[in-house]
Amino acid sequence: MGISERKGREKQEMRDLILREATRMFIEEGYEKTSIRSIADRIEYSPATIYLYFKDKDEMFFVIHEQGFEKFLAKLEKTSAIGHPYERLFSMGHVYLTFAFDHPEYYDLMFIIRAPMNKIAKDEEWHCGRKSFDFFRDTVRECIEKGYMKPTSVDVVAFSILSFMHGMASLAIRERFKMYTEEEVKQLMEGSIKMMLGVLENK
Amino acid sequence: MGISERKGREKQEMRDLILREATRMFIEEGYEKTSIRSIADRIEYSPATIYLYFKDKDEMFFVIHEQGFEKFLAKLEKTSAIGHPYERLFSMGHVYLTFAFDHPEYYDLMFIIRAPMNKIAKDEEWHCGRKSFDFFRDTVRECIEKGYMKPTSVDVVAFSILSFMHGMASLAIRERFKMYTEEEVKQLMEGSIKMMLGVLENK
Amino acid sequence: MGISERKGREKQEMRDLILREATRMFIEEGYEKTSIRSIADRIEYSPATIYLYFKDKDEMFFVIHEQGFEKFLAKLEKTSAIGHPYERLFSMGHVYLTFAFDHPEYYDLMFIIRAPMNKIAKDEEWHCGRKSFDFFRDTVRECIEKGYMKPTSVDVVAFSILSFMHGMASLAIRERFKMYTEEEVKQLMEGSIKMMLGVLENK
Amino acid sequence: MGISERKGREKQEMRDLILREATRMFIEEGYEKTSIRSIADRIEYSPATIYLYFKDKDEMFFVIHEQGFEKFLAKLEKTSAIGHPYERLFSMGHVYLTFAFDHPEYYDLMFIIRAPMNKIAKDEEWHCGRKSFDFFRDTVRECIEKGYMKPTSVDVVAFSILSFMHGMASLAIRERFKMYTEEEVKQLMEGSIKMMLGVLENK
DNA sequence: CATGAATGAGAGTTCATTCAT
DNA sequence: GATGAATGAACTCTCATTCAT
Repeated sequence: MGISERKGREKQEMRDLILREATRMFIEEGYEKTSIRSIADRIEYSPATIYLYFKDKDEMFFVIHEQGFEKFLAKLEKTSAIGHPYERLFSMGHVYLTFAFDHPEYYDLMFIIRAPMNKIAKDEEWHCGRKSFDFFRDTVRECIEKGYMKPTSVDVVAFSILSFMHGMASLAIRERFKMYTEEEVKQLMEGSIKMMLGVLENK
Repeated sequence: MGISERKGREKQEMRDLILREATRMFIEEGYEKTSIRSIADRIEYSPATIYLYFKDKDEMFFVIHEQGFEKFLAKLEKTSAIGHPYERLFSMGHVYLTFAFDHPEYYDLMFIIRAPMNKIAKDEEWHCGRKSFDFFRDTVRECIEKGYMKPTSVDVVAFSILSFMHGMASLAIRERFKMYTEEEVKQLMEGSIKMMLGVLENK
Repeated sequence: MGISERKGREKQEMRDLILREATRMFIEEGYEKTSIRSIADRIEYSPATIYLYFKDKDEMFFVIHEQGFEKFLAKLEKTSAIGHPYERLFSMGHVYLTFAFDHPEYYDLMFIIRAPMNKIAKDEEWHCGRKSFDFFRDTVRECIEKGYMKPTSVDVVAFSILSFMHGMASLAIRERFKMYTEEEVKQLMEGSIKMMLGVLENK
Repeated sequence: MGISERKGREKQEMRDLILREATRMFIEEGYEKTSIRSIADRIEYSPATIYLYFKDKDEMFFVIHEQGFEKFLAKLEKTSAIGHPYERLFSMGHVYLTFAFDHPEYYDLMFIIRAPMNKIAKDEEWHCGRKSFDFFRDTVRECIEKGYMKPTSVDVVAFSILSFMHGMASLAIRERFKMYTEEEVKQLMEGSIKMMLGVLENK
């Protein structure tokens, strides 16, 4: 069993190597511009080798997508250390936007791209995505239950905040804020978040 | 003159036919995946024919993009009949979302798609887009000036509302609301809008 | 008959108009870069119209080619005014090179291009070309007969001079003199011609 | 190592196969009319395969061009065994024309064809071409210095002889000697060379 | 007579993918 | 397990040419 174990481990290591570089390229260049050949070049293997570990480009895409949500969820969950739910909520917003702007191509992949995923993927996909949303939604509920927000529908509030955050991130990433300078956008975002959370707060 | 008139009309009809199918495909498949060939196939003409009506793929995209903003602006401007600025603002939100859901193709093209526009386009592009935004921003200003909103930065408010609206529209169009049913999404949107404008209002 | 005469004249005028512009473009841009469409644009007619006057691009090419030799022959024949055969010969060399450098694309067409001509053309082609050569050859003969050149084979001398002239012209036109500057080439040509005719002269 | 050796040889053989056919076609049809596709058809491989061996069409052209000059230079340098400079010069003329008629394809490519070379090529291109010319020019200089030719400008003489030689070769290759039979052309060439070198000699 | 409209053929090039070794 | 070699299918775009009107 030791041998097959090692084999399995080696196989996993290779898969990880490919994923690592593929992810880096998807992130740096975007989905369309990343070709199997370019990934192969980077890891210094032949394109054919990649097909030993992944059925096709879509499968790679799917795994990366999933990993994206894993990373995202991990970052999000760190905020669970914050006891005060409203502060936690604020922190989660920060995590969200930081993720979006530190890895815009990743964000694009996860939240914007019309993904070339097959049906099976569709189900799996939401494992981590769903978990992230639930985690966020729970904090919203806590805020309301503990009276930090006016008594409103949990879902309406979660839905609103998510939309608001994604709106800012995606308009910025897809360059629809050209009526403002980059500096202005930065300040407007900060101002907007403060305002939004301000008006939602039950003072 | 009757003849040249008819000719002109036929020419325009052909252009429209191409645009109609191209729009549909840009939307359904994305800009990158829509080829001149595939458009030609759909309208049952040869690829070369398309080049009689459009200089290149970019021009097609640009025209569609512009048409989208024209339609959008026309609808938006109808709200100018509403005297009360806060009601007008509310109506504009309604127009925005209605447009997004009645013409998701256009919305996608105008606010989501990443497309290579040449320089000339970049300038023109914002003619209608910019006008739409300014029109909206003016209403926000009026709301604040007339005391219907708390005295806040006009740009922060405009930026926030736009982001919020776009977030809902784009998450819906790109199918990231799968944790809710379609019916739920509809109700959540309505609820969210009411809540948002509610908390922003100066009562 | 008056009517059909006028018709014929008009037809010829149109043909001339096309040829004039086509020639200008062949001369300015070269054979490959001149398209039927571009000629049509210049004369402000449709591409289809051109096919009413010429069977295809090759026929146009052929006629232009022929006209080139006509023009060339006309220029060459002006030297017949010069009585002294050796001076006439010198003048002919001058005419030759002037033609080559004033209309390099024309020269290219006539003397360098591997022409897309059908067989029938091949025969016709040499009507003026042949005449030009004969005219030149006659002068060479006169030089020898009258003792201005050492008694040598007329054909050998004609052949040599033609080769020499064409060598300079074609190497220049096809840019194979890059080891010299343009200025140097100019001076080397002059020097070479003088030297050549010098050594051939019977002093 | 035996394996990698064979691999390398096979790779080279494939490259050669492509080059061989490409050369033939560039010559027979011209650079513009020779398409990657048509080359692929001839060697019965797919167009994409060619791109495994050459970056693009230009690179193919450039390699063929260079190979031509390498072959040419090799032949030319053999004449360095001849001590007497005037005899060496004569021999070089012979080598030149022999090359032109034994490998008209290469000659055409090297000295006649108009082809778009990128900058890098432009520099490299002249490595062998330049070397060939310098070698020839040196012999001319020696002839003059040692008194076998009248004291004239080295460059003028080299320029003249090159032009003369190229004129003969290119007019023959591009079939502009149709006023003579093939047999006549052969004899005229011989006669012309003798005459030329004769008049240039300092007796 | 003139043409607007259309197209088949073809250009260079790229890419995901396969398969014998 | 890894790959070199190969390819089919696709891409955008241009051109000479045809034909109904």
